[in-house]
Amino acid sequence: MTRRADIAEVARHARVSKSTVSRVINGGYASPEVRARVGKVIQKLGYTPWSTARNFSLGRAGCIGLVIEDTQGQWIAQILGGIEAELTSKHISLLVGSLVVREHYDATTVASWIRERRVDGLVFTRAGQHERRLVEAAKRGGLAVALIAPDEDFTGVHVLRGDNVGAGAAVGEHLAQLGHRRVAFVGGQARTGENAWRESVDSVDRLTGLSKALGAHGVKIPESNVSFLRYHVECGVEYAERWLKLPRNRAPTAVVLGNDAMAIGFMRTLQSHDVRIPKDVSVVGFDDIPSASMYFPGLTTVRQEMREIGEAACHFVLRSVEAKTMTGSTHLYPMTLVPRESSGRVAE
Amino acid sequence: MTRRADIAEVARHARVSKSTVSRVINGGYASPEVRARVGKVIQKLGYTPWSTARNFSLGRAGCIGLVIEDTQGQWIAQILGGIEAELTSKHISLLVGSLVVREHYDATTVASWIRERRVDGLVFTRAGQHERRLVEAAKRGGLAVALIAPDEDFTGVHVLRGDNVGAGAAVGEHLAQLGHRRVAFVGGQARTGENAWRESVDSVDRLTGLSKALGAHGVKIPESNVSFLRYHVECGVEYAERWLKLPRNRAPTAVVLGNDAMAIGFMRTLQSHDVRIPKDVSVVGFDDIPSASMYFPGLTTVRQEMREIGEAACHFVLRSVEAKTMTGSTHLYPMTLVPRESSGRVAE
DNA sequence: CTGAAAGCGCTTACAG
DNA sequence: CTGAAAGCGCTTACAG
Repeated sequence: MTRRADIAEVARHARVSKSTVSRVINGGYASPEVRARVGKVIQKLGYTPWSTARNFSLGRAGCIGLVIEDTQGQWIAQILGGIEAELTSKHISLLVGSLVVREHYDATTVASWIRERRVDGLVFTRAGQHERRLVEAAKRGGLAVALIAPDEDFTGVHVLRGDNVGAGAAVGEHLAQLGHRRVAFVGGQARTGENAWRESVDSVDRLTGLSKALGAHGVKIPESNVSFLRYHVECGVEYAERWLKLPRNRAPTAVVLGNDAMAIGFMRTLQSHDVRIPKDVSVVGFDDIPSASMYFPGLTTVRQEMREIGEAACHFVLRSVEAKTMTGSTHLYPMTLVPRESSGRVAE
Repeated sequence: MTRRADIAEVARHARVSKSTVSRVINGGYASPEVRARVGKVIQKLGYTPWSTARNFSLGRAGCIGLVIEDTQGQWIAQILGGIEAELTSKHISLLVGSLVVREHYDATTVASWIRERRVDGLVFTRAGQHERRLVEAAKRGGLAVALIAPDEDFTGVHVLRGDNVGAGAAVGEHLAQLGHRRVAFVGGQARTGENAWRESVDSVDRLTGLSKALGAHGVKIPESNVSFLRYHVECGVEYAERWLKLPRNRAPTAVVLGNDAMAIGFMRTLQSHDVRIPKDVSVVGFDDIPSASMYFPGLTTVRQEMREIGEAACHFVLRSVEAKTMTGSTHLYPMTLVPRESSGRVAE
């Protein structure tokens, strides 16, 4: 662990001023000869500017933060990948923080990022009413903000989401083609408080598209076949238990769940009761998380390009940071139906 | 976006020096009266020290970095959760970077963290031969380093891993109890270069424990029933295709795979060929990723407490950072067998 | 217990 | 095109 060279040492060795070294590094004015000489010294000394000093001098954090609900969700992986790809070679690092730590909602990490100016920009996944304070604080602090699939209306920030109405419609069309007429929808919920939840807008949109497409084929989803539970495996299990109690000739022949995790919970419970999928019931989810294709039967779902969305969110944030403006924008990304084995032609 | 107060403004309002404000904030000497007065001003102005300035002054980064192979692995989620829990309220943030970006091995992000001193410490997951340069560079740079389940021997760093031999033995015992005598093992591989791989030590250890426990029951795993593929779903699929070609009376009645992802790939392929699990073949994995319990049949596996290990890794790194020492240490964490539906009594 | 001053390592107007 | 100087906002010996 030898002492690290600093910019002054480089300047001394190259017989120029620190300003010049800085300009060489950051692409400012410098004659070719000087540039070459300084470059050689930098090489020889193995000099790299200390990022903290650089950021301090530039008055910025040099980081953007990714806020996730908890570390369980499988789609955060893709978002992370997208953001990283966008950040590569940009002198900006990625901070990750979740809102649920040890099972408890806890916004202190993210709140301190904002207060202490630890980040220049923020990407929220699934921000809702409960995160409004945080989003507002971030805006007040002059941070660039992007929201992926938020569950509320926010202004002055970048909003990115999948085309949920279109996704629902694609599912409706798919099920109608397969001849289903008794369809159920089990949506997800968004957090509105410490322990308060309400219908998620993503799910409501998916239901809207689904109903519309089915309606075009003369199929109506009765109120009794619509419910909203939390976006969790266990809630899929819960609905499965409800489904199992229904007389088979009245039970839905196709069940559309708010996301893949719920769909998998639903399938696994049915399978453990010897219900065959898709022979006895077709199942559809949303998102296309890795588990969807790993399951047997493969889960029919609507793919959300989270990697691409993550990349775009990061891009918009970086652009706002550079421009030092706080404009907002809204972006809708297409979702594509991925038919797999869990959906099939209705029996008889 | 009102201008933020700085320490000088607080000092002015409280009619003390900046030194005193700093001491009040950081718990240095200060009379009760002064402490109260300064506290009140801080409250009123909503002052929070700017982390970048603070870190700059302290000569540190204020971050630790988590290095993952790629963003796909399901166990990174638990590690992330553990690290976050440990970091809560510690004025240290978590940077995340992966070694595989857009399908390509790319260590530049992590390398620049080290060169630019962006982190004070580093936690690597599954570091192997290919990461030795990075680990060495980190040590040379004076960073605290912890390795979770490394695939090589490293010295002068904190090493944390599950008790793989014990885990393998637990599986052996379990299968022997169920009467299995034809057992196969499909281990995983570790990266040794851009596109080079070799048997992972974790898998080798698991096989050692497995063989020993089975041996105690008079069961031997023939060489022909041992193979090593990559730790991926597709490799489980690959092995399944091999298994399907074997005559049933010679095929292994129990297959132990290097990790859960492989096991799930194996199961799903068998199921799609109407092979019943565990009736026709028992399947066991390692790790207990979320998908293991979500699958049907539930996957019997050996749980690795990744959350706890992540928390500990972070703890050791922070301790080394504070102590400014670079001691190494090694820690073995127990793994516990989680019997589920995928393993059962041997047929006949 | 408190304050004045130096220093952390960069960048960037400003002169030349 | 280049250099001297100021400044970013903290912390911390050092005096008192």
